[in-house]
Amino acid sequence: MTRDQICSDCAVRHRALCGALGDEELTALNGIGRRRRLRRGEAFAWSGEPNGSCANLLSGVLKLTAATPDGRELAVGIQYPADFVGQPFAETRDYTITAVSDAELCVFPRPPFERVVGDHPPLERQLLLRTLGMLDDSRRQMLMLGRRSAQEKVAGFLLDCAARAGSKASRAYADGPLTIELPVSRGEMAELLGLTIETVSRQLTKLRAAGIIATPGVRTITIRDSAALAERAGTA
Amino acid sequence: MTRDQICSDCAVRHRALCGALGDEELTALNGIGRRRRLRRGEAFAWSGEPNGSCANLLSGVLKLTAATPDGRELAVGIQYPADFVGQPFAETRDYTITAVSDAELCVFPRPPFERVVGDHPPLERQLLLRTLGMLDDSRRQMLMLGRRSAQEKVAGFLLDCAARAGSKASRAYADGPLTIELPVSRGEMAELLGLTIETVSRQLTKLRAAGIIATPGVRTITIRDSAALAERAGTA
DNA sequence: CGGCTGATTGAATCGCCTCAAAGAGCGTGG
DNA sequence: CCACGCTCTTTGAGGCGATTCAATCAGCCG
Repeated sequence: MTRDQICSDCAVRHRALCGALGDEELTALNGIGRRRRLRRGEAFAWSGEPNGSCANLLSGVLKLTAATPDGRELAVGIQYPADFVGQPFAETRDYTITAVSDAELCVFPRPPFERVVGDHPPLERQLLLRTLGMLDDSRRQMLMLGRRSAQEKVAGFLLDCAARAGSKASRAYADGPLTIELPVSRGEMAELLGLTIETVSRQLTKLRAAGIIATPGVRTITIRDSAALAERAGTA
Repeated sequence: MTRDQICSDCAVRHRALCGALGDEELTALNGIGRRRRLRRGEAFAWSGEPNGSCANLLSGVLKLTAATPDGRELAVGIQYPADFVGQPFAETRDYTITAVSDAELCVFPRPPFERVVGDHPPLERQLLLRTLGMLDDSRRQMLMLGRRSAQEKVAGFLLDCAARAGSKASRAYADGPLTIELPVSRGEMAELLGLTIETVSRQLTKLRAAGIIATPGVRTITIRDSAALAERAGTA
C-alpha cells in the first residue's frame, strides 16, 4: 500500500469523515494516514494509555469498553465501517478499543491529525457533526441500559443488527424471513447490553421457543417474525 | 437587560463556551443571545419538538430526559452553570430539558447560532471540545447505569455533588464533615441513577445508619466520612 | 478420540421494583 | 394560631427478574 493510493481504494471513501471533503483536505489527511489491520480480539488501544492516534474504521466491527476499578466491564460503544474512532484532543485514552471481528483501520497520529483538523474547517465541521451523532447514540444506549428489560435489550439489539446488516442480510423472498450474521459473540452481546452471558442466552432461547427467531448457527440469526420482535423490543 | 451589556455581567463569562473567545466572536454571539429565566420544574424544550435554539446555562441546574415509547423515563444528562445546552445542527429535539432548580439561560436561536459558529473557527473549536467532553460524561454515566449497584450509584452521586459544590460546600474545620445542598429531589436522583425513588431513599437511610452521612434537611447532606463514602461508591 | 472454548440449561439466591401505608414539611385558609 | 391538604419522603412486605454458581452440551482443532 503506497501513500498516494491510500484513499483511492478506500472502501468507505464517501461515507467516512473524509467523505464530504474536497481535494485539498483529502490530500492533507492522506499524507498522515496509515492502514492497519486488526485480527478478531486484538486491541487497537487500551484505557489509561497515552492517546497517540485516531482512525477511520474501514471494515469490521470494534467495541469500546470501560471498566470499574474493581474490574466489571461494559461496552460503552460499538463502531461500524466508516465510523470515526478515538478521542481527538484527549491526552489519555478512556476506553479500551477492541476488534470484535477482523478489522481494517486508517490510522492518524493524533498531533498531526489535530493540526490538519485545525487547518481545514470543513474537516472540523465533519468531526463536530460526527461527535454530536455519537453523543446521541450514547444517550440512546443509556436509556436502553437504564430502563429496558433483558427481553427488550436482546430483541432491540437483533433489530439493530438487522437494520445495520442492510445488503449483507438475505431473505428468500420479499418480506420473508431475514437471515443475518451477528457481528458479536454472546459474551460481547452481554457486555454491550449490560447483562450476563447466561441472560442473553436465555432470552434468545425464549425468542426461539416463541418462533420469532431461528438460530441456524451460533452466530447466525433468522428473523422469522420481525413485527413480533419489534413488539418485544418495546419499539412501539 | 439591554443587548450590549448582556455579556459584561455574565456570571459564567470565563467558563462558558464564550470564555475562550476574542472580542470579535463575543460580539457576534452577543448580538443573537437573549436571557431567559426558568422556574424550578419548568421545561426549556420538549423531546420531539422542532429544535429552534441552543443556550449557555448561566445559573441553576438542568436535566435532560429521554423516554421509551411506553413512557418509562431516564435522565440522560445533567447540566450545571457554564455548560452548553441543546443540540446544534439537529432538526428535532431528542430530549426534554427541564430546570431542576430555578435557572437562567443565555439562549441563541439555532440558525443564527450555527451561522456564527461557521464564521468563527475558535467558537467551532470550543463547541467541538465541549461536545467531546459531553460524550465522555455520557459514557461514564453508561458504565454507572450498566454495572454499578444502587449503593454505589447513590454514594457516587453524593461524591459528585460534593466535588461539584466546591465553594458552596461548607465545613466546620479542614477535613471535617462537609455539608452540601443537593441540587435535585429524591425522584430526580432516581431518574438520574436509573433507580426508583424508594431505592434511593433506602440507600440514603443505610448510609445514615452507618454514620457515613447525616441528613439535617431533606435536600441537605452532611458527609461525615468521605473515605467510607468513596469505599461504598466503588471508587477504589 | 481427547481437550478446549463458547453456548446452553438448571437451581438457588439476591437486589431492586411494586404496591401500600405512614410520616414529615409547608403553604393556605379558617 | 392551628387544622387541613398537598407534596415529597420514608418504611414495610412481597414478588419478580436477573445474577450467580454449576453442570451439560455443541463445535472445532490437534
